[in-house]
Amino acid sequence: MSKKIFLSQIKSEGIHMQQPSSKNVSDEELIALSVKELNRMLKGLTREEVIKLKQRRRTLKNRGYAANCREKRISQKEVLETEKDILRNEVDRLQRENDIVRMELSALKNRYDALQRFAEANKIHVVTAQPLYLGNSVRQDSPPKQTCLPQTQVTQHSFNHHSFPKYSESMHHESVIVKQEPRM
Amino acid sequence: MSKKIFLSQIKSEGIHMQQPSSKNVSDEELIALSVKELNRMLKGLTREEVIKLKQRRRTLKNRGYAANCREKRISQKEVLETEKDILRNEVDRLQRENDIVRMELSALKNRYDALQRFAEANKIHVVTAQPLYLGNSVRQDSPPKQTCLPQTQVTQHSFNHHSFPKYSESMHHESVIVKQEPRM
DNA sequence: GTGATTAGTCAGCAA
DNA sequence: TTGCTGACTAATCAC
Repeated sequence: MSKKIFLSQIKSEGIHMQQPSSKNVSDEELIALSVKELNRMLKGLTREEVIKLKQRRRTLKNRGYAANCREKRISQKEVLETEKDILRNEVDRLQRENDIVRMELSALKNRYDALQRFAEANKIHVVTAQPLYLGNSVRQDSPPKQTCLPQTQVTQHSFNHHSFPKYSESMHHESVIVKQEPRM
Repeated sequence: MSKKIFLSQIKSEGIHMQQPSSKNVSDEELIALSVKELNRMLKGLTREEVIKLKQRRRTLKNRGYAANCREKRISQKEVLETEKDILRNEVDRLQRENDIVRMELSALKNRYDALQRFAEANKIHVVTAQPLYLGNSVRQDSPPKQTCLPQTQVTQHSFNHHSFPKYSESMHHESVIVKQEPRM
């Protein structure tokens, strides 16, 4: 993309080119000069000329500052968008991960329930251990709630009187409904 | 925030105020005029005056456009930041949710394993049923996902030889680690 | 012609 | 003095 030339630039460059009063210093040279070098160059010039030259230097510097400022603005915007993209990917990743774990939980729960029903049907005694909080996290849009990690405790009472840890859903305000009975 | 007054504005307003050549129209009036109204007002003016007035109108309009452009730039940046915040919150929420589900899965796995070990210790036969991939029947109001719902099959082989469905974790690419052994 | 955008300029603030 | 930024102007573009 070629640099566009505006009237203001033609003025700024052209007029100063035609005015050798400021020793024919080019814009690039003038901008690159240090203060000491500038003062050395200013020897033997009118106060008017000194002021003019210093003002031109200031204007040239400002031009660069403005360009710098715009570039910064653009890059900041790009940074924001990049961060947004990263977060969006993270959300997608977590959602997929969540789905997988929920499916595993649901599958395991089905099997667990089947075992329980089987135990009941065959009069295998199942005692209630510490409550296992299952909450409502099977659903994807459920808000996160409290959780606890109870330990499974298995106690065997006698030889022909088996005891199983029991998953008790009666202590949950949201009951879990198993639709399908296993075929016997 | 009060509007700052720069030299350029003083020029722009002041000079035109002192020049009744353009019929003393204020900036606001000139900007609000439609083209037809403007042309009506331009009757009986020199071509020079007409051009000057039209240029002033254009400049005033441009001033508004520039302000509009800056405002838009700012609001776009705010939108980006807001979206970023929303995504960040979503990531946090999903991570918490994920932790909870993992803990539930781990806890249930503990109980399931305990049952299995108990069954083995008491010579209760456990057969592997049809593979159970996805269980979406845990919640009654769970949305319908995949149509295929493999059944858990429990078969009793004999009176003192019970059969249990077996949970096989080999079909999951993410293995669950059970940390704690249940006390027997 | 209207509106938006870019580069340059200046005023003003801050370090 | 230097650098940055808001606001303004002019140029340019798209419609």
